[in-house]
Amino acid sequence: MRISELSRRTDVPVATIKYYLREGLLPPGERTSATQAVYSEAHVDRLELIRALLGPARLSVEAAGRVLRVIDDPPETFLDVLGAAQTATAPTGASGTASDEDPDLGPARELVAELGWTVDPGSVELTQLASALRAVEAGGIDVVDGGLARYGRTVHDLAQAEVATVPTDEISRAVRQSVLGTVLLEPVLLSLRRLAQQDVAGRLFTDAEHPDRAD
Amino acid sequence: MRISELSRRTDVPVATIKYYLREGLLPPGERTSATQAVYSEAHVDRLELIRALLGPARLSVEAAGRVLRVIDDPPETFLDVLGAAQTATAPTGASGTASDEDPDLGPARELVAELGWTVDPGSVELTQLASALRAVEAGGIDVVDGGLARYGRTVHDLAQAEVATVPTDEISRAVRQSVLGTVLLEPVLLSLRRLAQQDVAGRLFTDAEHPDRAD
DNA sequence: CAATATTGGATACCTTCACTTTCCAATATG
DNA sequence: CATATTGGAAAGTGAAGGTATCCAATATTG
Repeated sequence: MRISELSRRTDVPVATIKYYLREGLLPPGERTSATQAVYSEAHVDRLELIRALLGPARLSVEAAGRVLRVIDDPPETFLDVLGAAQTATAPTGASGTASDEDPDLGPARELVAELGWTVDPGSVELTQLASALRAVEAGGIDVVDGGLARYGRTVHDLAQAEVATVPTDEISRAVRQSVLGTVLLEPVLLSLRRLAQQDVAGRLFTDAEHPDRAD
Repeated sequence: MRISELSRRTDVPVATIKYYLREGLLPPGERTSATQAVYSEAHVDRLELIRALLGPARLSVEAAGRVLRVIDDPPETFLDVLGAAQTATAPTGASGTASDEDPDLGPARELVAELGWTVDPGSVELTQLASALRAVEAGGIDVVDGGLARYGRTVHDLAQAEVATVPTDEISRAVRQSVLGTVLLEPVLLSLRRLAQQDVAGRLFTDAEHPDRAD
């Protein structure tokens, strides 16, 4: 198919497709002449993936590019798979909006230690956790006794369920599952959490206090 | 204190403070003359909260405004607390980046039904879940048998732990905990998840396949 | 085969967001 | 009194993510 059909099929404007081509997110079509190229089903899939990354997963174009590059060109060993997945999907630089330079890693390290986890002590994620904890503190929120550790243990269950889905036979599939799982399940997780909150809160108020209302 | 000291205390540029004042995120200081106002400790706290919302929690200025307004002006009943929290913190409109109009709510509804949750059938969260699920599909990721339901059940535990921290005595505190918990714990959750993945993956490869490396 | 439509590619432009800068006149402060 | 600071308004900035415009080289159609 040609670009206009690719556009129709995916509902992405031609100009935008050209933009993604320029940015290297979408591989070029197969040239048939100086002014023509044909695109395949693979391009349709790729484009849908790109939109998934830029939309729900909220990645920047740059981060999406990193993700796609890792998938296209997987690391050598299984040991590197998760690392590659995480560095590829780590939030762009230190920016975004108002954030700060170097949060105190102490609380984050302590929490991880309390949970007994083995993590890369220099990973971005630890810094993220640190500034997230600082934000919680700034909000003056209760996280009740041992709450964060409990939180952590539950999250560990999630991680286990996820890592279990990573195929161990072929590295390219492992990378794909790992990388895309890392980013694409984030919005699933967040929306499920909110829906679960609705359920929990609903039970609380309909069961106990107001047995008259359900909505 | 005056604006310059507020700026020094919080590490936020004066111009930015003025901007937040203009946007209504930060309440004005107490005027002492036509060209002077004094700011209190409350302003320091508020400013830190604002930065927490704009930074780690990744809210837009507009969304942060909504959040702060709910806190300042809480709903009447406990029944409305979570709803207020969720609508205040729902991602801005349908925008952000490339997203689509109306995903098929079917799969999302089915999942929620399978989990036996009672949720608002018209809530934004359901739409979010739907498009998140579509994104997962676009990525062609495995979510293995009953995986999503298991995922959901685990997330429900989290939600329970969170909702349990909401005080039931005073509504203003309930709202604050609820609203801020919703947004400020998101980055905690996401970074913990990634750290947990590191731990799980690490155990997998050091215990089973390569008992020689620990890194 | 001539007339019209499409394409790849380059370049310029646009919009939103979150700030920053610049000005100014009215005070504070030394 | 001289200098510094402030609140407030308004314009400017830089990054991000696209869009729009052109153009010459084909394709397609009648």
